[in-house]
Amino acid sequence: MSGDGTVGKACDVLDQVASFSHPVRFGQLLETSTFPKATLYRFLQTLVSQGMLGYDPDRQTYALGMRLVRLAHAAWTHSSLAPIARRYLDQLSMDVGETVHLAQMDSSQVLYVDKRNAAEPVEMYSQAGKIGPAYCTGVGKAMMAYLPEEELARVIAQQSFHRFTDTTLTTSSDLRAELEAIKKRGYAFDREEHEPGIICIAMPILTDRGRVLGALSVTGPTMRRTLMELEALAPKLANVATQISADAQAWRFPDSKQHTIKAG
Amino acid sequence: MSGDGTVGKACDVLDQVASFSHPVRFGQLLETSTFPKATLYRFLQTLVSQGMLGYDPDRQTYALGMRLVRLAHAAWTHSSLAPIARRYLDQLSMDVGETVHLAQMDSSQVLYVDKRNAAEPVEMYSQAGKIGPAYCTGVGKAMMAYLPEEELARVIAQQSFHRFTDTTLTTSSDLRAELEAIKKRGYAFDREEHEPGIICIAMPILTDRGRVLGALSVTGPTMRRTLMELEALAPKLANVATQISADAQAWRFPDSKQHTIKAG
DNA sequence: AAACATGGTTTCAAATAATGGAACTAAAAA
DNA sequence: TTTTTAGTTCCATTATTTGAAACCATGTTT
Repeated sequence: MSGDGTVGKACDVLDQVASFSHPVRFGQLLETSTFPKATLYRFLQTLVSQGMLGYDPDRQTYALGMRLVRLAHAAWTHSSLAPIARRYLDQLSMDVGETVHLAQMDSSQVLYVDKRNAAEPVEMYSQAGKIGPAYCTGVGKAMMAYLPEEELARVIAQQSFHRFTDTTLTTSSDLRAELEAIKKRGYAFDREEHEPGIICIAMPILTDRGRVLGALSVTGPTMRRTLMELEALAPKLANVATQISADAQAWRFPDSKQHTIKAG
Repeated sequence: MSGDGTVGKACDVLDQVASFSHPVRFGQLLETSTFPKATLYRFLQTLVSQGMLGYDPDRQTYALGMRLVRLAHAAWTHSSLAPIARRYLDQLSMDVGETVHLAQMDSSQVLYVDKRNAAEPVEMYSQAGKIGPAYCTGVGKAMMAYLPEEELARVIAQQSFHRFTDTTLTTSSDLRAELEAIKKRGYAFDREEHEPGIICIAMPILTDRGRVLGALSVTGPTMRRTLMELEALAPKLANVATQISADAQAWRFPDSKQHTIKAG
């Protein structure tokens, strides 16, 4: 995969364990691993000892560790947009009565960091942390449209371009054209590109300098909503995005720059 | 701190970043770090490149990365007790009308993996992933009581024994005595040891072989509940704990192609 | 403008840790 | 029992990490 030295390899092992949807035995990992037996074994030992993995001695299985949950809690609390955006999402979902998503980029995928579901008041933790493809979701395209070229190239190269529906964009040139259109328009649509019957409008969340922070979207079923109806929400979404961005940029250093005492 | 090689050190850096409650600059990390400048710098580079940390180029700050959230989602979904225990917790919280916690051990601390709040129906993700001390919480003591001696010694050695209230246990011998009592009784109390006015009853969740999986608790304010009232819930809690344990042990290999002769 | 900080980044030989083939052990199957 | 499979340990070789010091870029003082 990536490969920055030992740490990168250890991260690969974590991903590999995560790729199974249940606790795994050493042998199963070995089968799919590029590492030789002893090396993989040592990584597992280390990661277990660090709490990044858990080990069930009864069943001799490895699983992702609770230390990750702890770290992720911190990550979510003070480095995702979720806590900042919270009240705005509440408001927005009340207003529009449809599902609202808040997403950020995670390498080349979309990571949903928060969500408001129309039906149930608030859903489970399991929602935050879910990932999705970038090239065929509203939030994904909204964010990609504003990435600097260098990064965009990297991201596009990582897309699978799997055809989910007959409107899915399946080539990088189609996607690039779409991103241009999005940049002109200021926001993105999902025209049933990921799931049939599901459309959405997505608004990027940008810093003053135009850097991508995340995106938010309103999703609806085609049965209940048209693309035009969703587009009518654009000004409202833009407004929310601006507010979130402003808060995010103000939020950072409540303790103004205190001068450090020099000790030499 | 810990120190299994390079990976351990990288994990330390993650913890260090997490220890700040906002994005941090290189200099601030360096001040509190044991690593020399260049070493710390390289770790940060690597971790950012891996998505375990995020870097804000505008403000030149580091924060925990979204990859952690993604991994934690997987961890929570298929290696914590939370998805298994979900419906039982729902039921239990309806029954008793007080706050219910589900916790597991994370190194020497208590990690709350799920929660039902009496007031609000379901709370946010931000609740799952919170940590607490082991020596002065009901769930912490319930789990410790059933740890094998070797591990228990390690865990006890890590406790701070900070006095939060005048009932807090502040020595390891007091704690050990309490753990003995818990083992006899089968469940634990928190007698306002962590917060004044807050009491709880906690039940360990054990495998058939007696290994600790986690613990669950019912918490109440002394204004509204007495310890006796909570103790009356013990049979109900024991029952829930047994069910969760059974599910957890059955759950594991739905797809086991290897036909095992003996269960476990 | 020049000199000086401050905060961040790069270099490179020495020190250290990771590597992985092979040998080993435990437990299950024949 | 013997054989097979799965997991664990060893250790000489190899590759990576280390960190003092030099460097650079930006902002601040004289």
